[in-house]
Amino acid sequence: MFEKYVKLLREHSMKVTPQRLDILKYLDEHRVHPTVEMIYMELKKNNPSLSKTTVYNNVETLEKHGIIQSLTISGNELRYDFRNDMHCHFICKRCGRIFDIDIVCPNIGKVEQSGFKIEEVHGYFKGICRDCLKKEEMENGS
Amino acid sequence: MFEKYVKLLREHSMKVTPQRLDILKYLDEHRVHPTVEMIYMELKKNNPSLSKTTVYNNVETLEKHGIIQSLTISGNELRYDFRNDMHCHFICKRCGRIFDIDIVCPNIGKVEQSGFKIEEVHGYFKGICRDCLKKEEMENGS
DNA sequence: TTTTAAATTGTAATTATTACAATTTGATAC
DNA sequence: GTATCAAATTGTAATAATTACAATTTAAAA
Ligand SMILES: [Mn+2]
Ligand SMILES: [Mn+2]
Ligand SMILES: [Zn+2]
Ligand SMILES: [Zn+2]
Repeated sequence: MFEKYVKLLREHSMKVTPQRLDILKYLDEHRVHPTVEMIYMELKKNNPSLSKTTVYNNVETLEKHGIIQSLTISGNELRYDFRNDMHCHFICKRCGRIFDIDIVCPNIGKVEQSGFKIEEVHGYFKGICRDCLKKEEMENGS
Repeated sequence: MFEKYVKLLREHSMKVTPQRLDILKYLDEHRVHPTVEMIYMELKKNNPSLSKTTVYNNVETLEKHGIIQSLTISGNELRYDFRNDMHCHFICKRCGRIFDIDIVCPNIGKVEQSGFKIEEVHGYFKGICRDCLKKEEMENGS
């Protein structure tokens, strides 16, 4: 069940703790880019003694080791992503859902040529998602 | 002095208030993508009765009217940009400065074809800026 | 000049995040 | 297996950004 995550932590010479495994498994199985609050609330159900500080500590450490990444797309809270490869995101202003967009930025080279050392690239699109557009059509009857 | 901003507000049929003019002028003349705190602290010097809530209200309203835009690049606070055209940003992890990057995303069409209605595009690069790289070189002597 | 909706102000509440000290625990060495 | 210890976990308190709200003031239209 957890072998995959044990392996992942060992590869980064991180201590294997039940809390860490829970968090990793949760992020892996819930690719909606959850907040700390969401992770905490969900995992608390099966481990009532879990501390929110532990969730904060762990997502921070996991990100520092490059295992997961954080998104600043929403502005008022960080979202976490089990995927650590470069990809873009779309956030729907109606329903708030965040979608993966699998495109790569073709401009990285250009930016680096102007003297910046790039360590992270984030592409955020904001607008209305398919479902919400359809829902709108239904209501308007256009 | 303020005619430019008066015109801007009138064009959007927004009331012209001294606070609004101050905020617009400040953002126009300080293209470092300031926070609400920065705007507030600076403008308070010449108008001690200014309320931080007024700054929050106004940047929100100005953004709603498309006059300015907000950036979620830093994760823990919104930054404001007098420029409202589409461009990208680079944030330096050392000095925290935010630079404009004048490139346009060539993938917007592709994303829209997959059914999303795009209203905003944000490209955020994170890393080390020229100055901080140079400073590092000096210290290391590499 | 009068009127009124919108803007401003100040304070309180909320939310996300960080600080920190006490306790527990995973991993290593014996 | 047991001792050891740095690292992780926990709970509480503090901080920081943002929002809510009610009272007051004001820009702009009549
Ligand atoms: Mn993603
Ligand atoms: Mn900018
Ligand atoms: Zn939606
Ligand atoms: Zn720098």
